[in-house]
Amino acid sequence: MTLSLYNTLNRRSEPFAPLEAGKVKMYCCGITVYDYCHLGHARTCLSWDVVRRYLQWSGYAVNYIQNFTDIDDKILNRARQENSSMAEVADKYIDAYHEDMAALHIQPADEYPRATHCLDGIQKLITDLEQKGFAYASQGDVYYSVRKFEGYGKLSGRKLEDMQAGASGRVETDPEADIKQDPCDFALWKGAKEGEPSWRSPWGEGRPGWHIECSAMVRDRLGETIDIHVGGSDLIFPHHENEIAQSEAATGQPLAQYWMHNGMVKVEGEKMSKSLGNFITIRDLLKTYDPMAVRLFILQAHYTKPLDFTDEALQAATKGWETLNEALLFGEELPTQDISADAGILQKFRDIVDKDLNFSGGLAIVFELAKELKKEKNILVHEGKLTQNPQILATVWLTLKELADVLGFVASEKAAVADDEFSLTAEEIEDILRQRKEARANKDYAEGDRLRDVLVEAGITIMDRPSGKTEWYRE
RNA sequence: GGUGGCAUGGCCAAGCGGUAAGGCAGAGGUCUGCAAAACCUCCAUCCCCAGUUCAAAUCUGGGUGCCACCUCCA
Repeated sequence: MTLSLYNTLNRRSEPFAPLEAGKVKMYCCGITVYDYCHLGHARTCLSWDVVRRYLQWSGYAVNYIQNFTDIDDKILNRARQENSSMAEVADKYIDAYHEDMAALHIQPADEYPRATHCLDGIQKLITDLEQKGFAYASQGDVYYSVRKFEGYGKLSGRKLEDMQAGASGRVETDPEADIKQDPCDFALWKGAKEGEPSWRSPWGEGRPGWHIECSAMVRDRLGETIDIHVGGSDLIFPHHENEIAQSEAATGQPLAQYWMHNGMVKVEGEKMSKSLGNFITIRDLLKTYDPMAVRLFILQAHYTKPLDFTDEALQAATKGWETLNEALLFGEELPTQDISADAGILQKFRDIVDKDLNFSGGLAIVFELAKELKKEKNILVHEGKLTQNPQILATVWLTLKELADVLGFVASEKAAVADDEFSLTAEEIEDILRQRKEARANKDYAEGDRLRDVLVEAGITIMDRPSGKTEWYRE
């Protein structure tokens, strides 16, 4: 079995073979930094994080580049609102981005190029396109002439004619309509407007268009052709289509061998959008849910399919994560010297996941391992013994640990909660439990149950062990 | 109008020609004075219709219903 990947370019799954043996050049279209990251970004970043980990686990050295778009109208608008500058707004949300990604345990990219730091490469690319006849200047702007590029539409499967026919009204109301030769042409460079940041260029003061930065960055950091180009499926058209047009017209080489796109996120059945008011940021989400539960939730569905964030689903994922977490923690008590993971099971996992990154299928194996460990742990806690040889369990654990690492799961101890956050202190609880024990010894169950209810109301759960000991914990 | 995708148990979701993974929830049982926790067991023939095949959730044709994209988008 070899890895196969669904390639948007050809609309089918294809065996993966990198350009250079053992190495993968990967580029992910990042974010425009004008606000906090939301669920959609979480899904995109998390999906490709795991793909990257899986490629690494499969023996590839992955060079992973992700950009920040830090020149954009939305950033300028935000700067006006906040009485700030474009650079300040960008810096603020880039910092926030790194915080959010760290919280989700996403590996940092090898590099995060920013549009404002790539002006030379951008201008060079535009110049190349101009010289080759794919670009034209018009009233201070520079546009890409889509009809000059033969393969235009090959990624998104569109024809220029089809797009014009009944397209949305935006084409007609396009303010640039009369300065473009064709309504489908897009800006490579925009002439400066009063009061906006701008850069010097052969076409006068101005700033780059949206699509050109990615073409320039890929060329600068990774070369003319890369292995895998990823991003949200909403970027297929026009963003990635335009990237292809720009890069391939300039270099004459394919921009990427494999184009991969993750599905969109919905919230309670509706598309997430600011106008619907169901726009949820990562930081808000993580106030309620464990980042690992979010990771599990996202990995439970295939990366290409739409994913609906509902409280019910997140709660289910939280429970599932608790099982995984317990199993991962339990293993740390097992003897692992001279023991290694079960190669057969690892291979089984690989066989499943190799088919277009079927992580949800692979999770079935992870859970089989986790449940076995969790069960043993509980038997140990409740009965004080193991039913299996610790060495066998250590093998199970090492296997689980390896797969959990591939998927980016990190176990965490339940956070200790300070006494003063609760109405009852540990001492008071122990005291009530002593009274309850006495009442039960006297067969005064009504009083025993009353005391238990007192604790339950204070958020304390108690467990009477067969040994006669009573354990408790706070909800 | 154009292009693409999806439809599997109460919910989420794998499977892509060989007789339905996994998670969550639920039911019964063991244990317990009762609980809690834990452990054991159980729980679907895959939107509809018609084909192809020894064999179809998986292929073909036709329906129905959702969804996304068509220059703001991860």
